[in-house]
Amino acid sequence: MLSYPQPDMGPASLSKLSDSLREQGYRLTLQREIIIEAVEAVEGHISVDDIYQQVHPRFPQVNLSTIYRTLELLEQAGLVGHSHFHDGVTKWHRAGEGHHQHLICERCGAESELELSVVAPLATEIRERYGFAANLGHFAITGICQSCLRKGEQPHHH
Amino acid sequence: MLSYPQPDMGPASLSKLSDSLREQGYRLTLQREIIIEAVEAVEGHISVDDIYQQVHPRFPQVNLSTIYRTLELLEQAGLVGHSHFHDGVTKWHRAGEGHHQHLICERCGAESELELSVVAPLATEIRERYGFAANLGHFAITGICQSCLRKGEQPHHH
DNA sequence: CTTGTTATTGCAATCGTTCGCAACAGCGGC
DNA sequence: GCCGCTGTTGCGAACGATTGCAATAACAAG
Repeated sequence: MLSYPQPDMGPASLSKLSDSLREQGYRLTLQREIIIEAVEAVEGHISVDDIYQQVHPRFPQVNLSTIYRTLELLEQAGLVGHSHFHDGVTKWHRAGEGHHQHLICERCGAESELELSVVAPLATEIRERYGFAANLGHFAITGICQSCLRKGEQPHHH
Repeated sequence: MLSYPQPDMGPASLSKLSDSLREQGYRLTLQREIIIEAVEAVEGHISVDDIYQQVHPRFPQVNLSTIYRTLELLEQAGLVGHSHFHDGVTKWHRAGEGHHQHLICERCGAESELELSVVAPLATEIRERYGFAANLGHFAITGICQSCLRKGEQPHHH
């Protein structure tokens, strides 16, 4: 493959994500390590383009589609997840940390996260009143977000 | 504009959605009426392409981008909403209608209703903490119902 | 009805993402 | 080390969705 000098990162420094990939029988390529490193370096969310911007200076030849494919692979392996944000940008984040809950705006499509602790009391209540074990990890709450509420006070025209 | 004969639909038959649009100060064009008609004709969800397929035979010149823009307009006007399905397709539906909450069992498919009063505190909490006006009427809560819980004390985890 | 203003449309370019395919490289076997 | 199988990559074309812009039509006013 491309033989650029790798910014020093011996096998010893291989991350958990890399290890998981190998254990699942995938090949560990240079591109994948680079992309994984970028994902791991970030708190919260990161877009494909963010990764590309970060990787490109050091690895001019790493292709965009490889980033897309690697992220998809990591998601299938359960190592990362993604969300769609209001401006249409897709952002990725490390998995783990359990299922987070999303608030999705019906108007602008903005997607934000919701602490599970906010939702947990509802699960308890439903369990007590109906004997129903709710799986709250997998539904989205829709509604109207703060900024659209403000904008929506007076109808907008162009 | 294009002067195709309109498939007979006088002002008297103008829909609620059309009325709402006009009341909000938007112009009522033939294209918008056609698109609105298509949305109203459908129970449940419809994709942009569904609309295009349905409209195109009668209105060869109605442009795809007009459909996109009209749906976006209708959503901002609060008349329709959209969801992203797991296959990536975006689908649209009429907004409004009743606030009903359902509990759906993942095992047996049983569907029961949930008092809104159980859910209301969550809406308040979300409003206070995130400034987000949750529309809890349109999400289903999945999980495992009482009888399946009893039957299946041992069965599957994940 | 005619006119003027301006929102709306059609078109083509564009954006972010996916896909098909030939070239290539990781990894296990020699 | 070298070889070969096959998973992976880079490239470019294609896809759904969006946007800029000039032409056009809706609506109000005369």
